[in-house]
Amino acid sequence: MWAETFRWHCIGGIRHATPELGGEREKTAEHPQKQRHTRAQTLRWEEEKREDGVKWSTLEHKGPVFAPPYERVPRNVRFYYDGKPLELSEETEEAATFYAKMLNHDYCTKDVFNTNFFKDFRKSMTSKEKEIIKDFRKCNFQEMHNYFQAESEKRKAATKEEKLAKKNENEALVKEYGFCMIDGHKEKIGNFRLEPPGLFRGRGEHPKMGMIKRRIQASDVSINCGKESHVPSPPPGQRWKEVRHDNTVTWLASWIENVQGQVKYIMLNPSSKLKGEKDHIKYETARRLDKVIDKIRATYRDEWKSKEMRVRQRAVALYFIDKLALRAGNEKDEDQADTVGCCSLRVEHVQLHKELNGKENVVVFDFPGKDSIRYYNEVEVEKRVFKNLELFMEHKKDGDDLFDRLNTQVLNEHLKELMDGLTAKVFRTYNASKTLQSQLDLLTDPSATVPEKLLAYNRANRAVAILCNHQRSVPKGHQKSMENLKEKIKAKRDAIDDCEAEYHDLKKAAKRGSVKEKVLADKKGKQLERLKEQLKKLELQETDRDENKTIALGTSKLNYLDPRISVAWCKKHGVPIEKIFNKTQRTKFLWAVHMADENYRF
DNA sequence: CGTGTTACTTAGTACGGCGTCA
DNA sequence: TGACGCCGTACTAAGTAACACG
Repeated sequence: MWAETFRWHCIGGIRHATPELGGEREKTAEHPQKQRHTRAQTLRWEEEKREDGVKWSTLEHKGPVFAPPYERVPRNVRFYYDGKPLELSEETEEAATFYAKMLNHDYCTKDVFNTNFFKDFRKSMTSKEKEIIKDFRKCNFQEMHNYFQAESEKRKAATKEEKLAKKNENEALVKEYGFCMIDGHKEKIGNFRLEPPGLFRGRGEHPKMGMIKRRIQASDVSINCGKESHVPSPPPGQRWKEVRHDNTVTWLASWIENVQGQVKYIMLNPSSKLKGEKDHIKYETARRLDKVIDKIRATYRDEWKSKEMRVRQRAVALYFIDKLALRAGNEKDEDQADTVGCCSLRVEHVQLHKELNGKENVVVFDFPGKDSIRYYNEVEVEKRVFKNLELFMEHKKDGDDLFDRLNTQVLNEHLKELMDGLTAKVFRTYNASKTLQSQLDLLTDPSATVPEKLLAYNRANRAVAILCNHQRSVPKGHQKSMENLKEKIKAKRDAIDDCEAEYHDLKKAAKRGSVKEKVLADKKGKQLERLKEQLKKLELQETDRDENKTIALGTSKLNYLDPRISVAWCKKHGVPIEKIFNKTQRTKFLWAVHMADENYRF
């Protein structure tokens, strides 16, 4: 399947958008039919015969970029303890700067954050410093904070030349470390820099927020590369933790982060073939689900009546996952923020109402989901589901699991039996893409203008974002920007009124026969048309922006919507793809741009 | 079997650059 | 020409899910 897509990269006219990545590819573009036996094709074919789980044959890269070493603040920038300046050792000072940089952030108002920070701050101190610095409330980071603020201002106020020099420097770094060679192709790396030290910023009520994230040394880093490849050099005098040659994984480097003890990875950019293939497979799996979804739905509805509790619970949970696009809900540890998904819902997260706002059998969901984003939804459910929920909640109290006979492993094992490759998250992909397709069908008027079609597209996209609960905080200055827009619209309307009046006068004059005035009237008419078009565009923008204020469209576009649906829609309705996908998205979805024609259906 | 480990996808936010508009 | 606001991008946390291990 992928070989077919990949050939598109070479086909006439559509030159690869990123030549620096594809320079070595075949250039015989004129006769796609004759390409069958080019070298690139043969290689690709061989690559596809790989053993199970093998992801690449050759991999070479220059290793990750380390965070810049700590630079001490000038001597006149001081830390104060108990009202008096106190000189700090280098390590302690660095820790202090982490906090100083965040001084005006919300995090610094939280006890957990401050307590965790202070505990780690003290760990970084010399025994002498420990003797003195015992009370967080006596610490004063203000001068340091001011210093960093001033530095940031300085950076902003730098001259064009200085900024350009910096930009060039960064580009050189990207050029050297930002790419790797994998199976003979140059590919962009996603994150080639190691995470710099700083304070851990967990989301929601995270028990570890404020802890210090240690600086990463070469001796913390594992390198993964091809057996025959040149091993990246560690910084002078240092050694990597380990060098391996594991071609069953896609990461280039990894290390263990100290706050949560998780492994972090350096991986490829989404534009890479490896990621693209995986993405393609994801949507193909979702499309396979479409073929069996009716049967699956019939089955789980049937199982609402099962005499086995675990089957009933599984069936109700699956119904939620399907209907509401809930996440699976893996169990979490105590030392993480308390968030839940479907399988981990607890009694306090749902309320049952025989009747609510004119609807019957209403379940009110209210729980913190991924990233502690609130999920709130009043849902009318089938009576049988309602009855089952009453049963599941019998004799339970807050804190008890709603689905006590279910977890994600059990659920996914069941799903695997229903369809090869089916897991809970496939439903989210499936329902998101399905919704986009059907909403586009519903909302697109083929005779509409491009701006109108774009509003339709955004509305379809929005329907998905709402389904998946992709939220954002109202952007700073949203209200003001709306007011500005309204102002503009008013100005435009006034301009139209004026123009209209002039147009009428000119038309009258033209009727009296003067050729010159006739031309003028024509011109005015055209101007009027243009103004009206501009007004329409502004009004559409107004609607779009307001409807969008708390909804994030990007996440679904990037992760849930089969890009071929959007590509096909653009081709079918004469909308330039750039109106829908920005440059990054176009590179990520290059495969889809080439693969889908206007007739593609999800 | 249940628990930890590993690898990979999905997520919101911070920030800087750039275009726009007065 | 400078302020302003928006967008793209970088960043990294937080999910999912498979698998290893004992």
